[in-house]
Amino acid sequence: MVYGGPMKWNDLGTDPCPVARALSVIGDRWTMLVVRECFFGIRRFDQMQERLGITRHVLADRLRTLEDAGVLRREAYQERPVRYEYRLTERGKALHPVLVSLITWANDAVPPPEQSSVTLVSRSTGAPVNPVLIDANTGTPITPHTVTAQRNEGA
Amino acid sequence: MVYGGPMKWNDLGTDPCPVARALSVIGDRWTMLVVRECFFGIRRFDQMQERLGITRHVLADRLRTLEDAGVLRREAYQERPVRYEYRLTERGKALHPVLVSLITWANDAVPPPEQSSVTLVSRSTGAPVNPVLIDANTGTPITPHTVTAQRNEGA
DNA sequence: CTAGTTAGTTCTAAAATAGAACCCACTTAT
DNA sequence: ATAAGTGGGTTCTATTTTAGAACTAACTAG
Repeated sequence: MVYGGPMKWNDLGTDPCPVARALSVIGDRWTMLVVRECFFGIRRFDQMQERLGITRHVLADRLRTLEDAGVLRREAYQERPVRYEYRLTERGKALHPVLVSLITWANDAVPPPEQSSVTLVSRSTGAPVNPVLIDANTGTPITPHTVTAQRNEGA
Repeated sequence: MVYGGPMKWNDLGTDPCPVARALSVIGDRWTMLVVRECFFGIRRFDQMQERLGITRHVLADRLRTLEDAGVLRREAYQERPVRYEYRLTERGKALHPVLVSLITWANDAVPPPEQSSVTLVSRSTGAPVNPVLIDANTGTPITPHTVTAQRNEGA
């Protein structure tokens, strides 16, 4: 990240720091849970509302935000009466690594492993997976020691 | 995730879904920005407060939460007068993949690439890195098609 | 023409956040 | 001495966000 003075939440979406920009869209208590539901194939308002226990007001607001950010697409699945559902766009599907990283972290950080009752497994073999980040260009692992953030001036 | 009735934020920390548990710690507007500062080597209260523009009240609260969650360790760096600083624990360092995933997503999702002015580069070569998740056990890429969430009963 | 469905909106009360001032335990400069 | 920092907080009030429950709109089905 780059220091350019204190930030307001309003201009966070245009902050030079990508972490800040990401959080301007998905950085609140409910948004990633809504996205998770979408990855589970849940598309309808009432179903999300009931499963999450989120208030209808906040759910409507988050869905609008996600649609505006291009993460979800709102589309009518019937006419007369017209009813809408929400689906992940490509940009939404690109959040998969964020979700996987959150799952991996939570499963060995909070609470300790024994209580963790949802894990990631291979769809083909059913074996547990052990996600790690590597650089696709070189194949080397990505850690705080191997990478650093760099500011790119101009454009 | 697993459906076990609507959730309250109080028991989110013990939810069977790891996404919910992760968000109970880092799922708000400021927390990952505080963590980001720590990865940048910022350790002191006043410095974080000034760089982020977060209110002192909220910063104190988040630091407490992160300490309670074992993400940060608060330690005195001098006596007379005693002054404290915050450092990432191993559990905190384990959030690195979450941060990297957020950066990667933001850089090609919000806003479009040309304005993105902070990127990840290799510390050794300076070359841009292209982070992807693979399964350390098999070497195969992790995508929504290759993995799925599984509930593990009992314990 | 009554009841049901489903994606929302509109209320009020409670909780979280912003912004600014203050406090405490010192150290350093006058 | 006394005055002026320093730095990690706390304490206020005002504003914003969220919770919770009720209500709409636009229909369809009995």
